[in-house]
Amino acid sequence: MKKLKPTNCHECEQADCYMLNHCSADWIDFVNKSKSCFQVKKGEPIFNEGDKVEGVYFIQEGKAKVFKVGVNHKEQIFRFVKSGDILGFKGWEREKMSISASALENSKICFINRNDFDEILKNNSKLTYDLMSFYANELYKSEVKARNLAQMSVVELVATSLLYIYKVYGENKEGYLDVCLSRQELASLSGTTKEQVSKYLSEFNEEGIIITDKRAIKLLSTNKLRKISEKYLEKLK
Amino acid sequence: MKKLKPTNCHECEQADCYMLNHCSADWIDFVNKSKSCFQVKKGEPIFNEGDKVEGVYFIQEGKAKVFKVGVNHKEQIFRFVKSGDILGFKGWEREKMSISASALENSKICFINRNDFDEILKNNSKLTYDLMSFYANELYKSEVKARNLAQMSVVELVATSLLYIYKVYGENKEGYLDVCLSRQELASLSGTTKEQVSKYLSEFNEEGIIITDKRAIKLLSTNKLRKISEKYLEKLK
DNA sequence: CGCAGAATTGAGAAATATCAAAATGTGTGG
DNA sequence: CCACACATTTTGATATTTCTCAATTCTGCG
Repeated sequence: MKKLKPTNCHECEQADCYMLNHCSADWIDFVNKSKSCFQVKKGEPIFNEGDKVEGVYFIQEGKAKVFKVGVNHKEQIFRFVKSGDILGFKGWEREKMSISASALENSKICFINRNDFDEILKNNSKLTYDLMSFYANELYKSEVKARNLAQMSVVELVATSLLYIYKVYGENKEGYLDVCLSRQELASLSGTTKEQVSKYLSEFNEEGIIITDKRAIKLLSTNKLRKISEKYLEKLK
Repeated sequence: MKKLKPTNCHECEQADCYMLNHCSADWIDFVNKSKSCFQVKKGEPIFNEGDKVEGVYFIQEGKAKVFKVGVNHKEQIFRFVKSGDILGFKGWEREKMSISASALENSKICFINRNDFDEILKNNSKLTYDLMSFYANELYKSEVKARNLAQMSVVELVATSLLYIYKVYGENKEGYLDVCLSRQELASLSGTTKEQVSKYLSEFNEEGIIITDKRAIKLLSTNKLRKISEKYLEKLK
């Protein structure tokens, strides 16, 4: 994680930036003075579970995974983030970071320290309100995820993961999912093992639902995937 | 769900009430005029997944479970709530309730409609800030739960559930967990089946870790339970 | 007392994880 | 640009865990 000369927020072309979109203009000045910027190489950590809570992070440019470590160092991926997203903030109740994040590709990270961010929150009720809505919504997603992990079969989970990746990162010009993930990372997202992921990807491949080319994956039929992923909903009668 | 004559907030003896503890005094007047109160009998729903989002609920007195419905109508319990707790609010982004709640014992419920609650939020930045922290924290808990469901074995999950119930509801004068739950409800909390719960409770019973007496459960050794529940953490090396 | 739903228990079935071997892919230094 | 070493992926066989089913016993309630 190499320190960079901070970009000027007012000139930043990151249209989706959470702060730019939720702060009044005069407070962007404050952000601009306060923030620091970092360069993170693919695979490198942005922060780790257990680190002291220092502040809040934003993806200026790039992609990252947010995860927790569990049994046998097996990770559980909760969320993929992309340019403009906020990460690493869960209120100030806990002293230590409850999750880890690391870069999925070379990325630029903005950072605002704890005191400054709290100052911004206390003076931007709209931001606080929006963040409240954001977390309420993240909680909703997390609950859906928890139920899925508890009740879905492994095929359903793998199909759900592919659709999730598509939703977050979309596809590149060749039509492949626009992110490079190992089988292990797909497994960590799905809550299963890399071998199971490999088997079901092969199966989907044979059935013409996806095409795999090394780590690249092209979804040929999101409809069929959705059917697999929601198969369990039909069982509701 | 029978409508009741609303209690006067200023005279309410519910010391843990979320609103009383997070609103300025003059806005409690507003709450007092706005809210309605209901009586819910044990087992009855408070609201259901899919219902139109009408407002926010609080437990004035009693206990309830918050859950989602999944495969084969099997429920997944996320959270137990008690007197003073807020429930049923996840921001206004979705039109419909994303979860269900029903009473675990006869309870009194307070309700504030959507518009009024939003009015309160917009005028009580402290409440909004605290709610933001609350949801950030609930998200943290939900992530721990999701990881547990994905990675823990069934014994570990059952032990974890018992500790969770103890943490929320504590014990009655006889030392039993102060709530009455079916094996199915324990299973829905643990993400497994009623038969598995039954088997592991018998096992814990034989090992002297708990005593079961019909639906009543007394924890004899929270330490041993914690060891079982955190066994997987040791595997971290 | 008797009935209906809940809980217990054991046995068998199904799903998933683990292990291992072969194949494939990746990066590095010559 | 190639060759070698190392890591990842694939695939099949096996082991383990968990679920399902069914028979039996309990429990609560009219």
